[in-house]
Amino acid sequence: MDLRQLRLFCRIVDRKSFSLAADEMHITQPAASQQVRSLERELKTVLLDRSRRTVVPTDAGQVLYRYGREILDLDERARTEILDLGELVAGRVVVGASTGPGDNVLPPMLTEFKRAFPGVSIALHVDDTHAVIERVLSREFEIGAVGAVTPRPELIAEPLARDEIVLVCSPTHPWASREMVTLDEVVAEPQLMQQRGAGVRIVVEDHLRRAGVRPERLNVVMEMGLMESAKQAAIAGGGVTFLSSWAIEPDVEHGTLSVVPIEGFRILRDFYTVRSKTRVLSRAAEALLAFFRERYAEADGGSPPGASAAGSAGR
Amino acid sequence: MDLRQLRLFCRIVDRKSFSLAADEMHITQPAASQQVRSLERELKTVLLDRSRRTVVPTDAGQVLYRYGREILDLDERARTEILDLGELVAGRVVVGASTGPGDNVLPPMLTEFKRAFPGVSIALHVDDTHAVIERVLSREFEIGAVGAVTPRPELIAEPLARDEIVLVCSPTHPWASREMVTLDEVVAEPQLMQQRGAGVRIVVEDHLRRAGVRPERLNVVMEMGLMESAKQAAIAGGGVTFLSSWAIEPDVEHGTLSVVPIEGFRILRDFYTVRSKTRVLSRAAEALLAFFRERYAEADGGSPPGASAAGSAGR
DNA sequence: GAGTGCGATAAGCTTTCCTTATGGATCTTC
DNA sequence: GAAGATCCATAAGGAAAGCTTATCGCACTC
Repeated sequence: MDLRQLRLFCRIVDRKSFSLAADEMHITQPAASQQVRSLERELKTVLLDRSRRTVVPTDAGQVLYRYGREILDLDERARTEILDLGELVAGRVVVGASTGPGDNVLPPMLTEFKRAFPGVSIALHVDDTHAVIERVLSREFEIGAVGAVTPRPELIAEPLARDEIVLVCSPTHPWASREMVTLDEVVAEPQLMQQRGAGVRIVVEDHLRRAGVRPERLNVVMEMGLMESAKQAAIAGGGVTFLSSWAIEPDVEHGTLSVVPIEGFRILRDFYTVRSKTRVLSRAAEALLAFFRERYAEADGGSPPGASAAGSAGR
Repeated sequence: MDLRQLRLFCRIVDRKSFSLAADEMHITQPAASQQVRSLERELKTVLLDRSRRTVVPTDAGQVLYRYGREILDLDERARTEILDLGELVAGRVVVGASTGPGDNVLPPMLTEFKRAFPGVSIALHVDDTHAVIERVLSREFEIGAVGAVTPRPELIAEPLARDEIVLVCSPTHPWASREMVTLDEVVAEPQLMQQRGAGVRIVVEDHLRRAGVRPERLNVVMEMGLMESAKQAAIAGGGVTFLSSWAIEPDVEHGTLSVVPIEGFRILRDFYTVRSKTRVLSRAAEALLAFFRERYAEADGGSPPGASAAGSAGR
């Protein structure tokens, strides 16, 4: 039995006529006759009494008519809901983010997206960059947002927002009143470093290498987990540390942290969205990616919120 | 979309695997792949994410899974109910009857049938013989029961029960003490006659013609509608009248009516069931007909309840 | 890296579904 | 009651869908 047979059968019962129903379904009368016969063979019972010009259902036919109406209604509702899912943005998006984008970049952006698409339910999970990428590939997160991304064939990365990683210290630190320090001074200075795998650490080490400095030469006095831990340690006077501008904007404004410009060395980076190359994305996830692209384009490269403040301090 | 596709899709979601589901449905994996692809083409969306070894539904797939489960459940229930209708005796039977069988023969029989088949709902409609036959042919009654039937090509008649039509009068009537009257006396006697079309009238007139008496010679002093009217008029001393033995049994026992035997003239008849030759009968109606046949055979010709009493009075 | 297993696709055969044509029965009109 | 119109069933033949076997690309395990 298929739904087309059921639809035809119910139409015949409604119209009390094979040929009227066949017309309405744009098939010929013999096709309609054959389909009902096929249905009767399958159910091993006569469904329609054709002994007179007006066709009426048998008892079995009445049972099938009743259930058939319900089934066809469910079918219609399923199609409508699936179509709505495709045309309207609804459903649930699970986003994973590392601390950089997860703590400071995504919350306001996701809040704005949710306002634009109230039908979307959003879940944000924060983890370190390496874990976020793995969980995207294992299909646990539909979209990831990270501060650093190593090219992998099964990953697609797109820029999300522009960030600057700056060297900071507490206001009581000798460098708080310096206008500039050299890179050699940075290498020697007691350093707070985030855990292995954190996006900031990856990017810093990468930029150091490009500047001819081996990261192993850094005077790392403490490994401090992720962004917030390193920040609080610096505020407490534990040393200098590299942090994302997005993460320190309020602290710089309150004077609890100072940005230390480095001569001839500046770390600008993008946060990236990452997704699995082979995964089919829901319409909601696609809408979120489109929203991110729009925001990135509007920010004209997506300057971080603290970029101008850091720039004026440097001039 | 057909229900087989839907069943396959739900099985794939349950098993998270095309090939496992295909096995269980006794088709090959490529057939399963093609069917799901066909469904996706029809609904214009991807339903299953196959990028990994475990197949999972997309958002649209989850919607279809939910509705699909409901639809398949309804399908199963429809089939079960239709099958039960065929195997168990259930449903509604509409029986039409003329006064003879309708007032006295069918009620106890239908009560007994109902006790044997509690799932059957029975509706009994009483009308005159002619109307009953017409309403059977127009498919309003599935089965009719009448006291007389004229052969018609579109009708099937079967014997239901044996009846005798006897001449009766009140106990105060001069004939109440007669052991026998002649047919000539009957012709001349003031007569109560049922309405044109009533089964008793048809049968009486038929037997009179066969005995060489034209029915128009009867001394009809009143036309009294149907059976009960004629009976009450006779009890009240309005004259003699022909009545069915089934109809007068209690009255004869109570002495409010007397049977008058007629020399050389006895009217024995069968009540008949009638049905349309071309109509498809429900299982319940067929069971009822089988029950009637059984009862008729058990009654060994189906003697009417008052037959022995009338016979002993005649001897 | 090699081997295994899964789903997609191609090619070809089988089954189902459609159409046109025709016949029998019901129904309406004269 | 006869003639004509209309309805549903059935037959025959072509088109479309569904099935199978074979093969390939990719994920996964050891």
